[in-house]
Parts: sequence; C-alpha cells; structure tokens
Amino acid sequence: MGNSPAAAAMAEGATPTDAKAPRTERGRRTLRKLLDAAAEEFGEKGFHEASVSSITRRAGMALGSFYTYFDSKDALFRALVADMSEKVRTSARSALSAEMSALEIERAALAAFLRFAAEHKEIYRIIDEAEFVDPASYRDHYETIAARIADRLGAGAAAGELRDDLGELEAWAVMGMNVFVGLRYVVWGDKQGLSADAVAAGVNRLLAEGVLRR
Amino acid sequence: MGNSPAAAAMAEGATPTDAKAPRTERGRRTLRKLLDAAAEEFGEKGFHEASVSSITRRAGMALGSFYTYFDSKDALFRALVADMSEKVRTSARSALSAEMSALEIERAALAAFLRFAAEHKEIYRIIDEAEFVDPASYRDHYETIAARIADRLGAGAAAGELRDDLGELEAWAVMGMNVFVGLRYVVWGDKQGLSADAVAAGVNRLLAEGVLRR
Amino acid sequence: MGNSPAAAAMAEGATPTDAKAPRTERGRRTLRKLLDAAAEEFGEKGFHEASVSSITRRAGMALGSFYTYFDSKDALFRALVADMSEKVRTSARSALSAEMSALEIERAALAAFLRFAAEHKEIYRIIDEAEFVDPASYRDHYETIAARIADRLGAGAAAGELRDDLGELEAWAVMGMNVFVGLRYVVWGDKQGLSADAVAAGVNRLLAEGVLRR
Amino acid sequence: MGNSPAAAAMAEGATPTDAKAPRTERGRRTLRKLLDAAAEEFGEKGFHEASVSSITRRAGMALGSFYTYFDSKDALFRALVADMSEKVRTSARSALSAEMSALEIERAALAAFLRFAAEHKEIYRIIDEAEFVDPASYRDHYETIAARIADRLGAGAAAGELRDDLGELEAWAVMGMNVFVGLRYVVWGDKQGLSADAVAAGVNRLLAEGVLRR
DNA sequence: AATGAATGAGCCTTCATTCAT
DNA sequence: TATGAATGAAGGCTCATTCAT
Repeated sequence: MGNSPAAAAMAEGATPTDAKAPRTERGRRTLRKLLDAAAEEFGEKGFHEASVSSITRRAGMALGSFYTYFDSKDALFRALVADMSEKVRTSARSALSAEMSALEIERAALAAFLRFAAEHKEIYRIIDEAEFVDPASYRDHYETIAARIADRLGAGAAAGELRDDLGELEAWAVMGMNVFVGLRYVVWGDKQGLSADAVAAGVNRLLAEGVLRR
Repeated sequence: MGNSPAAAAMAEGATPTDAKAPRTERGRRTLRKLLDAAAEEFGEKGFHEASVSSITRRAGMALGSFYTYFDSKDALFRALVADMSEKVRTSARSALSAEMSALEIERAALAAFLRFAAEHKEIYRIIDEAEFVDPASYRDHYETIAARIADRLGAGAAAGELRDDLGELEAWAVMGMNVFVGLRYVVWGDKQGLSADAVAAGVNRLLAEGVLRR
Repeated sequence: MGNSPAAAAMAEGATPTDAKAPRTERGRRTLRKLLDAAAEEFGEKGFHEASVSSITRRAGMALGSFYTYFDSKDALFRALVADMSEKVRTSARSALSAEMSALEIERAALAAFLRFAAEHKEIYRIIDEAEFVDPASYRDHYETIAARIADRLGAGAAAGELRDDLGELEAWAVMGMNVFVGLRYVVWGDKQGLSADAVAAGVNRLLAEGVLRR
Repeated sequence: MGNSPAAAAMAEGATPTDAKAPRTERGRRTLRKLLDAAAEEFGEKGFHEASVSSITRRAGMALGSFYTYFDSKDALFRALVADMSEKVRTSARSALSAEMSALEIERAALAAFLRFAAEHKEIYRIIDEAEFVDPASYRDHYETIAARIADRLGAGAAAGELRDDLGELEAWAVMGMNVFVGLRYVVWGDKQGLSADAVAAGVNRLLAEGVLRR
C-alpha cells in the first residue's frame, strides 16, 4: 500500500474534488502521505474508530496539517472511496483485451479483481463502510461496475457467444459472485488453499455452464 | 453466536445470550420494545450514528433503563445481529420442502430471502455493519449460510440432478448472487420494476444453465 | 450575585426557552448553580473568552452536565441576556409609583437602574456583547426600554407636565444619558466620588431644564 | 493610545504605534489595504469571529504576510480602534467654527458625528468590542470625547450662554444621547425616516430646553 | 517582502455508562 | 425496576502564530 502508484497519481494528477490542491511540491508529498495513512487507518479501524489525529500521527505530521488538505474527515473518506473505486475498475479493465472470448473476459476481470483485492484488502472495509458514511458513493460504485458487466455480457451476446437475454439482473448476480468469493478466498484467506486463479476458474465454469448435470 | 440455540430462542421471545433475563412479564415486554426500537434505529442510522438514548426514546423508556436489559450498546447490537441472522435462515428453511428438485429449492430459498429482505430492509445495514462492530458474528453469519447452501448443492448432486463437483466455492458464489440482487432489486427498489419472483426466476435460470449460448 | 433571587426565580418559575426544564429538585439546584456561574464567567471574561468547561468548574460539576441543561454555549448566553434584560426592567418599574410627577419618575427610574448596575456590573458586558453573539436580543433589549421611556414621556405630556412633542427620539436620548452615566459613575467607579443619587439628580436637572442659562 | 500623535498620523498614512513601519512605498500600500480589510471584517463579524486569514484574503495577500505588518491580531485591532477613534474626533472638530454659539456647536458636533457614523457603521461594533479586547482604549476613547464635550460646555458657560454648573456628568450625558441616537437612527436605520439633521435638531432642542413644559 | 505550509493548543460537543433515588 | 441526573473521556475542527523558501 504505502505510497502506491495510484495514490501518487491522485496526489499529482487527478486531484479528487474532496482534497484541496497543494501548490508546492512539498504540499504534494504531504497530501500523499495523508492519503496513504488514511487508507491504512480506515482499512484497519473503519471510519468511526479511525481518528484524524491518529491518521496525522501515522503520516508523521501535526494534527492541524490535515485541514490544510481536507475540509473534514468525511471529505477525506469520500476522496478515498472515489479513488479506490476507480482503481478497482481500472485494474479490471487493463486486464482485458480485444482478442478474448466473452467467457475469458469475465474470468480475466475476476482474476484481476482478486489480485487487486489481495493487495488492497482494505477495499472491502472501505467500500462497505461507505454504505453508512457516504451512501451515494456506495451505490455509485456498485452501479457503475454492474453497468460495465452488463455491457460485456451484451457484447458477448452480440458476438453470438452468450445467451442474448442477459441484462442488468445477471450483471448484478455476476458482481455478487465475484465480490463474495473475493471476500471469502482473498480477504479472509485460504482455509481451502484455493489460489486466485483456481477461484476464478471455478466461478467461471459455474458462470458458463450453471449447476445442472448434463 | 450465529445459530446458537439461545439466538434461535430469542426470536420466539426468550432471552438472547447478550441480554439479561427479565423476570417479570412487564420486563419481557420492555425487552421486546427495546429490540424493535434498536432494529429501527440501527437500520436507519447504522451502529455509530445510533445512540442509546435515541433507542430508549423510541422504545418509550428512560435512558437508565437500558442497562437493566443490556450490558452495553455492543451487547444489544450483537443480540440483534444474532436475531436477524437466525430469522433469515429460518425463513429460508421454512420455504423448502422435501418434494422440491434441487433447482426448485434454490429458487424457493432465494424467493424467501427476497421476501424477508423486503420486510426487513434493515437487515443489510445491520449485517453489513457487523463487519466493523462484531466481525466474528459477521463471518459466522455468512459462513453458516454458505455451509447450508453447500449442503443443498451436495444433496442435489447426490440426487443426480446437479454437477457433482460443486463445493464451498460455488456456495459462496450463489450466496453472493442472492445477496446482491436482493440489495439491488429489493432494498434499493425497482427502477426496472422486477418482482421478487422475476428476480428469483432469472437468477435461477442463470444458476441452472449459465451464460453460454447453446 | 451568587444565588440572586432573580436567578433563583428563573430556575424555578419562568424557565427561559433556552434552558431545558429540570424535573427534579436536584436538577433545579444544578441549573441555578450553572446560571450563577455563567453570569460571573461571562461578566469577567466576555462570551468568547469564557469557556463551558470553566463555567462548569466554577459551578462545581462535570463538564458534561452542562449539556443536560443547555443545548449550547450560545443558548446559555441567550438565556442570560433575556434574564438580565428582564431584571433591569423589573427593577426600574418597581421603583416607580403613581403619585410621582413625570420628572420624579425619570429620576427614580435612573436611580433604580444605577442601583441595579452597581450590584450587577456584569450587565454592561453581557448586554454589550450580545451585539455580537445574539444581535436580535441586543436590539430587543434597547428597543423595549426605549419604548417604555417613550410611554412615560407621553404620559407626562398628557398630564400637562412635559412638552407634548416628545417622542421616540427623546426616549433614545434619555436612555443614552442613563446608560452612559451608569457606565462612567457606577461601573467604572468614582474618581469624582459622585453618589448614585447625585448622578441621578444631576441628570434629572439636565433633563428638566436643559443647558441654557436663563 | 487614543489621541496620540501616532494614531493621528496613521489616518494620514504614516505608521501607527501598533503596526511595524513599512519601508517601501509598496509596503505602505499593503499596510493600507490591510487596515481597510480589517475595518470591514471586524465591522461585519466582530473581533472574535474575524480571522486573520480572512482579513488577508480580503486584502488580497498571503496569510503569512500579515505578520510583516502587525505583531498580532490584537495589535491590528488596537491600531484600528485608535484610528477610528481619532477619525471621529477629527470629523467633529472640523465641523466646528469659532463663530458658532455654544448650542450651535453641540448641534454641529452631533451632526458631524452622525454623518461620520453613516459612512462608517463599523465604528459602533469596533469601539464596542474594544470593551472586551482592549479595555484601555475603550475607556480612553470615551473619556477623551467626554473631556472635549466638557470643555465646550465650560466655554459656553464662560461666554454666558450656558448654565455655569455643567461639568463632567453633563458631558457624559450628552455623549450618551449622541451615541444612542446614532445607533438607533443611523446604524439601525430609519423606520421613522428621521434624517440626520432632524435627529440633530431634536436632540439639540432637548439639550437646550429640557423636557419641562413652559 | 511575500508566500504557502506546518504547528498544536484549545474549545465545544457527544454519548456510553454509572449513580442515586 | 425505573428514572433522570451526573460523569468524563474522546474527538473533530479552528486559527493565531511560526517556518522555510
């Protein structure tokens, strides 16, 4: 996590609406430290148990400095959710390629997500807690992903590979599968020792054929 | 906690592990009012924004009385999670019958869950927040359900209806589907106007056949 | 000041809108202690330098107890202003009697005010600071008093004792005289050693005859 | 402070006691902008609600620059009070001339004050708040003005126009009238639509003849 | 001189929990 | 049991002031 490239990117380029834009290089470094510390803190403790003072302590700066960069604890949280949400989507998209079959695409997307979750276990706690802290971005996160999955299913149907009656409902179902297996096998770990690839393969087969014996 | 007999009993009116045992009939009524008020309050505001004083106000009693029934706000929350968790499982189970095919069983279980969620929309927020407030019961809740699904899939395989390589992984995938479509179509409501039965049917077909065109 | 009858009265009877009504005798005592401590604290330090924690310390209770009786520091201040404002008016009124001539009435009203100010020197600081903390009650205070003076001048005119062209303007002028001599000779004290009665007599003569030599 | 030559000078552009001396022309302009911004800010919000950062923002400069010109927020406030105090007195004095009768002088002084207040409504809030922020200059302000009025009354007596028993007491009374009618008719405005001249005339008649019917 | 970042003491307010009646 | 008062730790946020460039 620490100073992940994505956090770095946020601190530099696409500064989120919720953070104030630093004008100096030093300021950019400070903002980055703050974001990293916050991801850790929120991931470990959740929004309410986390404290601004503990975040600044982690980041090695004075309490007041926090408010140079964010208007409130909430604003920081929102910035973080927006950031993580975008990162998940980016990571999935970059794992896909035009040559893949519709099924391969779903498998790759899931595998990418699982890989991402393995490196950012906080994402579950952070996104989940957005349900309480910032419901709008919580819905937004899932609706955006579902829409993307629905698009892919539609494309697969258009290519003649998938059933052509797949819609939003199926997209939400697929998303649910992915999220839950990620929680169980990546975040909570491996009582069963299933690797991310094994998980992706298993879910993909279920997705392809269903459960009926033939 | 999860499926302990005590929690199960609570739904019927006896005392849950986390509550103190009221001795009089009047006490039992008060405890019930408290639990109902808490379900509302936690459902609307989430654990942290909810306050004990607001809960007692809803329940129509004095603040101090709360501690006659629960040792702490946490204890109340745990009791509630256990209660809801038990109720979901009960409602699913009671919708199943021995004559159903494996697929019918899954459809009925989902339909029952959706019906339950429609009447207890708080359940999502309450269970979800357990991830932060009482992680043990959060895991317990989902692991118990997954185990039950896995059992059913195994039974279906044994009966020759389902593939016989279905295991815990598939159970988690199924649970994920169910949970997410419930969130989207029941709790958030019906932009698409899908009825609970339509949702259950759609998911069931996906579960049965998968997405591949044949 | 301490437990002045007026403060006691407020704690008992006409509880001001800004305080929560205590239900027990103990609660009434606590509220009274709080009001007395606040009058001292605000009088000595002014609103902004005063702190809730210092007020509760003065009152010999825990910080949190404050919020059992007031919603905020502002609410306490408003309650205090309303209380003092009413007390000044009451003290003036009770010094008047129907037998007095119009001039005697003005003299008695001023003397009563000076006596009141001598015992409640905080009143100047408290009312004055209301200009910043609660402008509405600041205006209200002075407008109410001016209206009362205007009434008295009108009555004097009706009785044939005073000029009959006296109105609001003159009332404000009279109020200004009274307030300023109170500040100078009562609150700041007696470089000149003028007694309250001497002040009232001097101002009264000025009021009666003006400054022109005859 | 009050009527120190330094404060007097400040109105002309030189450095007040509480400000550091800027060496360049640019510095002098910056200091001026700061003082103007401070008058606005303190006038609108009062001392405590005003913030240094907001003042510098108004003045169009960086926060840190403030301390190039003043040692503290208090110092700025003191400089401002001294400045305003001096300006009121100057404006009154410049409205008087040797040919006027004693009464005419008082009327002209009041009219000048009302005109000044109309253009500098902040003066009330600024002077009033000095009672809390810098009590010394608060007393100084009023004592200086009272002394001036007393001098004028004395001169009028010497000229045989006024009663010869008028002293400090009457001076404070006169000042009180003036200040209060200014507050009511100039700062709070004109429910009654009284013009500044009408106010001055009315007060002047009261001052001349008193309230007794003759 | 000017700037923007950094500092940290201080204050109001909330609220779970305990007490006394 | 029930009630209302009392407690005090904890935390978010502000802002005057200082620093480094």
